[in-house]
Amino acid sequence: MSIQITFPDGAVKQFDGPVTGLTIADDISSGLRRNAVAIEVNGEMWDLTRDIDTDATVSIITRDSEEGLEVLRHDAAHVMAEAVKELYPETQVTIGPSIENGFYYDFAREEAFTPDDLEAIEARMREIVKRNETIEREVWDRDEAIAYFKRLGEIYKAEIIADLPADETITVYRQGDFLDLCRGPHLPSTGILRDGFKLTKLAGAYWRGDSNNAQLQRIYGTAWSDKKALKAYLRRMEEAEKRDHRKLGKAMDLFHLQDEAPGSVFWHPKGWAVYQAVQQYMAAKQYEHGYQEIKTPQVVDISLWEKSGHASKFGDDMFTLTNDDRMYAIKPMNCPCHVQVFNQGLKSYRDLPLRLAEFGSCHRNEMSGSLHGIMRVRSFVQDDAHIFCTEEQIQSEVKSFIDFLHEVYADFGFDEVIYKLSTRPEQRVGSDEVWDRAEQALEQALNDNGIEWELQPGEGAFYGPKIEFSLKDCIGRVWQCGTMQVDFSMPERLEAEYVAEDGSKRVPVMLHRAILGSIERFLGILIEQHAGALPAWLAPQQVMVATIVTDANDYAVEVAKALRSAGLRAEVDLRNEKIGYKVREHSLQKIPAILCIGKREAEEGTVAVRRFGSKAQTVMPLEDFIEQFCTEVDEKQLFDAQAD
RNA sequence: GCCUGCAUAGCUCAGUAGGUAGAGCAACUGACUUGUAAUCAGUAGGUCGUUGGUUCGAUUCCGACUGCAGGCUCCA
Repeated sequence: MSIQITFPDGAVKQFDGPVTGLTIADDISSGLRRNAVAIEVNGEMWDLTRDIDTDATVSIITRDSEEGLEVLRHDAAHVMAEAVKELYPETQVTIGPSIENGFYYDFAREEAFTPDDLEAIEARMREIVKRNETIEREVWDRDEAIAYFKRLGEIYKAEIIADLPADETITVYRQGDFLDLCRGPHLPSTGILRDGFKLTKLAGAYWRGDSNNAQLQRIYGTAWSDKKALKAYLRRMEEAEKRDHRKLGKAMDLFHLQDEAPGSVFWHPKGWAVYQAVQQYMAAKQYEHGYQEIKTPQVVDISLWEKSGHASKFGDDMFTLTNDDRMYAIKPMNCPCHVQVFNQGLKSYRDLPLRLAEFGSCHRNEMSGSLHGIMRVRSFVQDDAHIFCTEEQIQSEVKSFIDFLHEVYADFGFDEVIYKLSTRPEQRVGSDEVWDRAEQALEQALNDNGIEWELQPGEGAFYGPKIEFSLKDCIGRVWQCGTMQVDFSMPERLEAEYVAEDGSKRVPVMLHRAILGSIERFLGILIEQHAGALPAWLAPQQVMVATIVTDANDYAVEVAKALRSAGLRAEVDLRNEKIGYKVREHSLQKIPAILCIGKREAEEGTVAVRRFGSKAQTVMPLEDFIEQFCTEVDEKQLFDAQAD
């Protein structure tokens, strides 16, 4: 029997009888065989050692490709599980997938793993790699598999098998004495994993991600095609840590957090300057896009939250206070208050869409474990707005919102945005036809903007579908910033209505939307994105005037005054220090422009300009500098060179 | 909230195998009048997160609490 193998480039080759990926790779080149980790057979990932016994289109997966790395990482997880079982036989294994940059495995064990254990496990992993154990795929009978794992005391594994769809083939991979349920594919042997892996951290994780279940111990690791790639990754992480907003926030004296106010930010003068710059920018942008800014109360009677449904839904997450036998809540969100503003006076269809915006200060009693710097806090300000409109207006409103959002993100220097569309959950309000229309409107708006987006079926809110807009931080964590949610429920609950063309009263649709999300979080991301070196229009201090000799003090003060009159955030440094010292300090503070003032400048009415990220100095008349720098600020220019 | 770890001077960190602690930078004082990433000398600065316990004695060992870090869960 002859087998016909088709390659990605269309080439075809005949083999006599069944053939394995290993043979095919070897047949092409020994280099390919060395780097092969799996084979794609008719679009399915297969082990290299599995016989291909029908004609097939194949593609060899190499260790440095995205798919190849996934195989390596998955194998690393298995090798780790084997190492753990050898060292701590009483441990139960559960699941261990490959993830971005690495892998993890969840273990059930009475005793907690220690950081020392991690080292021991890693050492044992290297041994297993050295042993180069053959990895074999076996197809098992379901009941037999369940019985086998139960016998071993691996109740979690047995549970997983029992829950697999009935038509799924149960495959088990064997390496040495270790057996694990797995769909595969895997490497032909453990030696192929080589040494590009490292265990990184220990964490708790709930069985099946549900906090009602038992808590397991998760060990995270990272794995790469070789040691060099691993080192490069570790170095990247180190670099990323340097731009952590918490570190930079302290080093640049932007803000602080302290025990007495967990999850609430103390903004320092410089941090507040950036905060203000961002907020004022947004205010102007919103006005330009047809929004009207409002301000609503911080403390509102609990009855409104009961009516809106937040009291039951948010519950413990709300801060409440009681005064004169009356119970209030500090607002966790702004929407019900915005409806109150809408409800004042009679609204006509002619008033729609009505866009109400607020820099709403919200408080949520988040679980202590979820707080993170200024990115995840208990007290934050949303660039919140609610658009009251008709169903027909949803699509155009969403489309123009996306355009608005892109303008804003681009001004801040973000070009990579992650889009997710969340559709109807099982529990919901509103008819299917209304959901159909709303989901289509969102989808259409995304497509109209030529956006690649991800669908999250069933992830929508009970009151309507939504789009989430996320940005990545410096170590690749994704933070949701923007949001666009359709709401069919709240306007009705809170009795919002307008008079339609035919004189009847109708309930408007409400769109909840934010671009920055929370100003606190956005600033955190912004600081990391720019490694603290904020572009001129956002920098807390835009210009520093530094004197070289005390004789230049009067002129320096004059220069600073002129800069401030031009609307710039300028400070003057008259300290009795050498200019080298001043330049160093202000460069570390990442101030966009340092103006050095000596005797010459004072006499000539010039300034010696030193821009951040450059060692060059340019002497120019003060007026020229002001004009040039103001243009840069007005145009919101971003730095060309990304400074470290 | 749960799991693991951490908490020492304003900052970054060292240290004490249980006998109340040290460096660099910053601060303060003085000298120096300086030309583009650290001028020199001196001074001062700490209930070693809070709180119980063990001990003759705890910053160090054990427990609780608070906060922080990384995860889980949740989410702007």
